[in-house]
Amino acid sequence: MAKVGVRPRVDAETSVTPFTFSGENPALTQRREKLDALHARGIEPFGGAFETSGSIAEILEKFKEGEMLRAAGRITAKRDMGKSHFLDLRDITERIQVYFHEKEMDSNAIEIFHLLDVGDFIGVEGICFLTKTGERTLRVHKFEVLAKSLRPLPEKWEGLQDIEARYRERYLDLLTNDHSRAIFEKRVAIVRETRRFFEDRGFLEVETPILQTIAGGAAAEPFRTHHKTLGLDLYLRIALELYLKRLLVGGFNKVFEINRNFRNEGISRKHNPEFTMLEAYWAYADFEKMANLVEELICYLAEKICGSLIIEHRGADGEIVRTINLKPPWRRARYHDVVREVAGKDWFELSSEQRRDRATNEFKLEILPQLADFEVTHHVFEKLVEEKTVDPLFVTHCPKELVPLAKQNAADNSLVDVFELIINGVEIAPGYSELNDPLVQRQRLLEQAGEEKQKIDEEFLLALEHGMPPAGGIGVGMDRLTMFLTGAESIRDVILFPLLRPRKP
RNA sequence: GGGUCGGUAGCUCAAUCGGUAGAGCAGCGCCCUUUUAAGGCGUUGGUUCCGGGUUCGAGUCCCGGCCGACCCA
Repeated sequence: MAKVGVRPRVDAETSVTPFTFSGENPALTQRREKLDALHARGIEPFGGAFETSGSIAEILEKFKEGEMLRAAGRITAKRDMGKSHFLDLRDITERIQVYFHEKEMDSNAIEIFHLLDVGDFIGVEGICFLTKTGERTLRVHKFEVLAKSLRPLPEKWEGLQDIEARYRERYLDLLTNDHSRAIFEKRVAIVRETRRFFEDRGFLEVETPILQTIAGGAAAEPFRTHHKTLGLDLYLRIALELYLKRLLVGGFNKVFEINRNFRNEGISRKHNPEFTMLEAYWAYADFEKMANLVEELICYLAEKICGSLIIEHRGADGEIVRTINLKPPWRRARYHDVVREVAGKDWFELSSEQRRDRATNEFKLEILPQLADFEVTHHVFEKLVEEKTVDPLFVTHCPKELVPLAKQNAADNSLVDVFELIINGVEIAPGYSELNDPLVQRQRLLEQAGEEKQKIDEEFLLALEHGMPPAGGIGVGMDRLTMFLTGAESIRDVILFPLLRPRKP
């Protein structure tokens, strides 16, 4: 019988222990010693290219008893039984068992095999066979060390539990927690399918500047930065809007962008300083058409990603904690009507004092004295409507004070033609009939800027003055969308590397 | 920014009233020729987040700080 061989690397270096690691302990030292032992045997522990028969999932598909196949992956488990050794090899797609038998190995290969640890990457060539229990397994006759792992992986059964470590060392979370990996695979699919959805409808995907001299398009605190050569203070964008609208002026009638926005504001379960936004603009449409579009989009995504329009969120124990029903048509209701439903039919007839009194005493809300009347109402809306809404709800015709940049309603000037889509207690997507009157736009921006006239984006107004078609627009927070489609309770669970303070000063 | 809770071995977690810091996994050694969280026997491993204080004695109590989670603003 042919002996199991190990291919030494011609470029193997014979380096040894050039420095020590932080947090040195015996487990680390032993791995360093194994690394040196590999070097001493002429094996380069950090190898190069390795030809495989495909991903591990593909190998399992190709699996046929007696066939020779090549696989590469990370060792995630080792089961020794006398001179027989079973290893699990894993990649993102699947897990496959590989089998080493010392009787079939030469002494050099046996020595090198014993220098392998859980966590190392290896490449193997082997013959397909089925074990007693029928598991598809490769009987290895040749293997290569592709990368030595110098630190042990988290415990195999519980995985990485420490929340902070899961964010900081996300790679370990992804390696050990199937649930976390599944969330990010879904996130990838959500973004991909969103692109497909818009492309199928003739929208062009574009990329607009992140570095901006004026951060407009939303009311939010921007991050500041600086360009050296130009000697220019810059901001990271807080919204995509003002550049996408320039493209409407430029004749792109259906346009969208999916990319990062940055807001220098609080961090919470629902907020990360950088987050992914989808904005789409559609010439000659209005907010009603955009509502239809976003309803279609989210139903399409739910079918694709979750396979259903009924989304079930489960707790840690597997119990269903809430069910979101996405079956269209979704409810659409005017802002004033939903407020009346929760705050009383007479709410808008009350005096300012009566409203504050009701909000404080009946609804047990904290109302700061400096709030304007519309802000008191909006606080009631947030607490009693938004936070309690589970199934999708389009709230339409908001007061113009809330959304100063949208188009006014033709029949009632105090309202604007917008919707706010609420799902699972969170704002998921606002939609607008976009303001395309450059004079009204200038007036609104002036009011918004107040003393800070330098914050007015003249270049944007210049574009509008050349004529922008009437258009509908939407913005969708992709992180929040991912949250409710995956049941994640925190935005940090759907962002691979959420912002954290550095661990060491 | 405020409140509450948490930080113990590489990982997952214990440690009673303030009284010798412990287990499982991983690692290391031995046994085992088809295992499935393999098994058996043995064994290494600690700045108890950091800095002060109280005490004969602090993982535990007190004060300050760091990092995180949740809630509130």
